[in-house]
Amino acid sequence: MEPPERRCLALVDVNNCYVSCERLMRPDLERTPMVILSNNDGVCVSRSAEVKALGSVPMGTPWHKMKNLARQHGILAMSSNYELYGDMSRRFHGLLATWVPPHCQEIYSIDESFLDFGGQRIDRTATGHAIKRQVQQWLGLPVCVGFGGSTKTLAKFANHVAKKRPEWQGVCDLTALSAEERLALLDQFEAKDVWGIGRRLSEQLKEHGIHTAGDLARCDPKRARERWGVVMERTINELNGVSCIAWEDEPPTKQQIISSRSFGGPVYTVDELADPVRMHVGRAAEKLRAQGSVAGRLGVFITTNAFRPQDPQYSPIRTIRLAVPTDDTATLTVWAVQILKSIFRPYRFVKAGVMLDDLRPKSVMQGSLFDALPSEQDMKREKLMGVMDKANGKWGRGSLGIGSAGVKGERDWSMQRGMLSPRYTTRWNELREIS
DNA sequence: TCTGGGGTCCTAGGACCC
DNA sequence: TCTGGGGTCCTAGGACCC
Repeated sequence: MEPPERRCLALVDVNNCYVSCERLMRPDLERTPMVILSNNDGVCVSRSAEVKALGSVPMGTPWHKMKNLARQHGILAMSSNYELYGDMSRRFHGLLATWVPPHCQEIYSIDESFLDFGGQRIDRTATGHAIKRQVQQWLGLPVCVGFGGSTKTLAKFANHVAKKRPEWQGVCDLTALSAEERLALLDQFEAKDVWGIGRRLSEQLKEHGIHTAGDLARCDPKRARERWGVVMERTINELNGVSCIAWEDEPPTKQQIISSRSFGGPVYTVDELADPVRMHVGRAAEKLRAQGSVAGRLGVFITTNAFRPQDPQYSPIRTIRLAVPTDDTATLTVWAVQILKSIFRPYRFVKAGVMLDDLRPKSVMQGSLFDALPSEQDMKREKLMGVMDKANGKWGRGSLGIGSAGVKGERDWSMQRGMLSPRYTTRWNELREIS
């Protein structure tokens, strides 16, 4: 085995991604305090700098709880427009790909990529600014760049510094610092600012006198493992430049596929629940086929509203093992409806979902001895699935489905998106007009 | 009245087998 | 009366991330 090449990892991400995407199409909103809401206009998932500056609207704030504040400060709320964000995301990651050799980009999320500049002789700070400038000029999106050196956790931290400290002007190169300087910088941030340290862990760390990211970096990883487990050990090592989190330039095939969504309004009957369950089976199976897998297990869940403690609560989930793993929407739909009927009781439901588990590559699927060869019916279904996936890709999700799964139109369970912007970049008839 | 959706990894405990 | 121990598989739940 050859020793791994030395890495120099950077993390590039879009500032206030969804808000920035909306402003692209509405430059007049550049200084308007605004938030983007989740599905069903439920909670706040992206905030503009003006809203963050208020300090009273944390990520995930329910929209109905901030309406007064919004009126008071003139905060504009918009429904999320994932077609727009997905399209801008593709352009963003595509542009970043041109900065590094093949296999040196890892797309980490809709608005973040790790780039590996190891082996390239570059002026990092200058390169960071050049990337920032180019993404701004070509796509109109503001980004920050953090160079962390050998580990992803340090790249994440560098990016965090670039975002939070204006004096770095959006680009932070930790590799230019000595070990002491780096620790001093880590000491200026809380442990919970470190990637992988959430609310619970940071509380526990505080009880042990570990307050800053620097405190955490100075912990003994072995002892931390005894107390908190292997994840904490890795985080501490990564903060000290010891790489423990693998590089994954190819998206790994998913081990689980979930499709679920809250309803626009409450649903009471099994017939009403069957519609969204069929739709979720369709969506999940489509994702399954897209990655060339079959599922060995299928689960269905329905939930009542946990935010109404005065209501009787009932949120069952049932999973079954499929005798023959499959990617066939019709087969999965039949089973899913069976499961739904078996768990249904009369309650006030607000959400339903479907889960595909125990995924494996279709190519190596082992049928039972006697159906090793696909039957004529199997072949017909394959063809039908292909036609369905193409149609849904072309005309939009839900154009074609099983039973009434895909019927568009307003139902109690359909999503609320009262403040949706047009699909400027992916629909000709919704293009932005310039007058 | 109104509180997102989709993932990952790890751990603990029970069932079962030899 | 004594009542093993290792391995595997499965499930549930906790914690984190965007």
